[in-house]
Amino acid sequence: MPNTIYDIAKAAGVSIATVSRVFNEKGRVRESTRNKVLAVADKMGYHPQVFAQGLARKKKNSIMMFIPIISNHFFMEVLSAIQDKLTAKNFELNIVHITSDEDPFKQVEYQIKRQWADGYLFVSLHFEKNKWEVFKKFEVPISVIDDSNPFFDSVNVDNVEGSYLATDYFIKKGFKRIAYLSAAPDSVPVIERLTGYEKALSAAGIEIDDYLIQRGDDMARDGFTEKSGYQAMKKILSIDPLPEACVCASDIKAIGAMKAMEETGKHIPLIGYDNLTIAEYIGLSTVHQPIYKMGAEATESLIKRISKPKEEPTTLIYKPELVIRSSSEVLADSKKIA
Amino acid sequence: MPNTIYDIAKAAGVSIATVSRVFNEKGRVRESTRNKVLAVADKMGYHPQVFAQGLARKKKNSIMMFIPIISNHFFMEVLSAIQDKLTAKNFELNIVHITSDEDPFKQVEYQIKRQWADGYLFVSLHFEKNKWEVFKKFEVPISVIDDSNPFFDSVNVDNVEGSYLATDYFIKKGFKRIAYLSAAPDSVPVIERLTGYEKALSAAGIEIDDYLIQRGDDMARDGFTEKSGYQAMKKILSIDPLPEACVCASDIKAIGAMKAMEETGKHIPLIGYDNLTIAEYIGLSTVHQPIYKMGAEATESLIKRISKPKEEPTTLIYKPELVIRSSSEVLADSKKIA
DNA sequence: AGATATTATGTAAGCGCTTACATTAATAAT
DNA sequence: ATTATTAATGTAAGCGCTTACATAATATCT
Repeated sequence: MPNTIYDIAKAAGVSIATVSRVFNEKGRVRESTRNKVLAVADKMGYHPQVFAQGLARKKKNSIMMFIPIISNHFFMEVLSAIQDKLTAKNFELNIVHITSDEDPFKQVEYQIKRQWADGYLFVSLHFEKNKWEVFKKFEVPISVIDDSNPFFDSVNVDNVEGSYLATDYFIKKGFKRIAYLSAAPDSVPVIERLTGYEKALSAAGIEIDDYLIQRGDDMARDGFTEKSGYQAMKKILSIDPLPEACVCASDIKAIGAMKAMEETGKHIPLIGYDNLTIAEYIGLSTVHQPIYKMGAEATESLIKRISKPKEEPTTLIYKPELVIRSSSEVLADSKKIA
Repeated sequence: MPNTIYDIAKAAGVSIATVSRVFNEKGRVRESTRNKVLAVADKMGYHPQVFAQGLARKKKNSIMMFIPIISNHFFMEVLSAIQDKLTAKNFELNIVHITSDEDPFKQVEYQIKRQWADGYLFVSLHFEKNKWEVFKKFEVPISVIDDSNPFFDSVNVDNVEGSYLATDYFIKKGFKRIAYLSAAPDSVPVIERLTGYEKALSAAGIEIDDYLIQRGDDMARDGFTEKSGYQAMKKILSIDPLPEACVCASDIKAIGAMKAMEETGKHIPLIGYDNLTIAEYIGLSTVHQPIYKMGAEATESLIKRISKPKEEPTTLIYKPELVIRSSSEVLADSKKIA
């Protein structure tokens, strides 16, 4: 039995319109009556209901975020960026986990139809170009993180470049037999990263040996787990002769890979991908992506688009950076032994 | 210009009540008209608006989660549990980040007043008992994770026990000078864990040496960072004579601590806290908490409470478990050297 | 077939708010 | 003082839905 605007109006001896004006801080209200209303509202524990407001003004001050994978570093960092921006702009965040059991497209479509939010943030969701186009018909503000398409604002990072850099680093060291520790073969970032690896090899005139490309058996979280990294590395280390180095699809996988190296006693130079905070502490060389920045950028352009729906969509593609630490060095383990 | 129930009703040649019945799957509708309505709705891309539904039925099918710290493992795991449960029960999740800039109590109060949700999930939020009681006046379903209080359903884990177990493990090994690598001194779980450490020492008749209790300087995220673990361990390792072992307030801190040990070349047995997935891969002994289970349990009792607001609140306290790996063993580093 | 029970559909009154417009009070200008 | 301005407040019509209640259409039973 919460109070409504009528209760407050009656108790304060004013009309509901005045109460509404007080809470909306728009329209003129005499200072004295504003104070009276506020006092009454405070005593009675009143605050306008979001749902009634949303219906009346057709504006929710809420944005919805779609994300397929919750338990990973990328999500955490992107989320904190989004939260920061949204809080500053006084928007609510509604996180919707898109599961893989059902058609992701359908899930997203359903949510948009229900009109929960003023804008939608797509994170790490990959659709075909024509599917993306379908979303246009809803005429709602959409901003995309970690994927690109010509219809909406998007902020992406060059995955090809990332693995290219890592692979090229090893090539420059004179290695020819460089392994690639991959993940789920149907995951878009995985495909892109693998492409970077292959591109670097081709550019150096090194033939691609499919046997040097391994993934684990466990494909939970698109294969971005310690476990699958461990499994894949076991395979790589059993190759004879041993590859000279290994490029990984992620830091988490690299950690699993390191365990495999410990166990087998065979150590080869390794580069991860993501630059998790922990990477610095375990000396893992890796590829850094400006995740926070991407999240912030995308959120900002989404909020802008809410007020200016007609402008041309913008596409931002960040370049990743190679961060070299000890894991990629040949001396890494001999040092450890010493 | 999205369609409303009126548009669909008109297009399907029925009344809005019928359209509503079709979408609510309650009330009788002839099979043929249901199909007609559904067909029209599908063609016109219609679906009831959540906000209008929420207002009309005074039920939002949405629950709100309050959380002070987003970027940590606990959050990730608890979130995935909550999401799983909520999706199954067809509830939305609204995550609200409670910042430390403003009074957390005020922030939560504000959100509850606005009546966004049918129920509220408090995660890792610690209030005084009398503050908790204040929330009762809102008469909304509340469920608490990672804190206990007599007024609401709560699921907690025995933090004292966790550190007690870890400390006692070292005591049983015959160590007397056991260091404690702590975090933010005003954080409730930190205080509790420290208590467990002290209790174990006292129980063994070992005097507590404040100098053996260290925290880092960097108190971001309540001191639960690699960096502050690194800093604190540096201090511990500079103690002369060197402590015989170290109990940590978290795995993340333990990772920072390990780097400090690497750098200084001084290695002492170490136990973390959290059992991150990664702990297994780096051989970190640690304290395991059933986080997922806690999240699931709390969500379930919240949903139950929505329909049965009057029942007695339940309190669940899980026991943590000690997981021993290589980091806690004296031979750990000599093994590594070999 | 007519009366009765049952099922399907429609009507209209909210849900709690915002906001254009109308009205009244206060202030300024003559 | 009187009128013209401007500021403050009130009235009432939605926003898009749900749902009791009323009514119409069917099916069931003599």
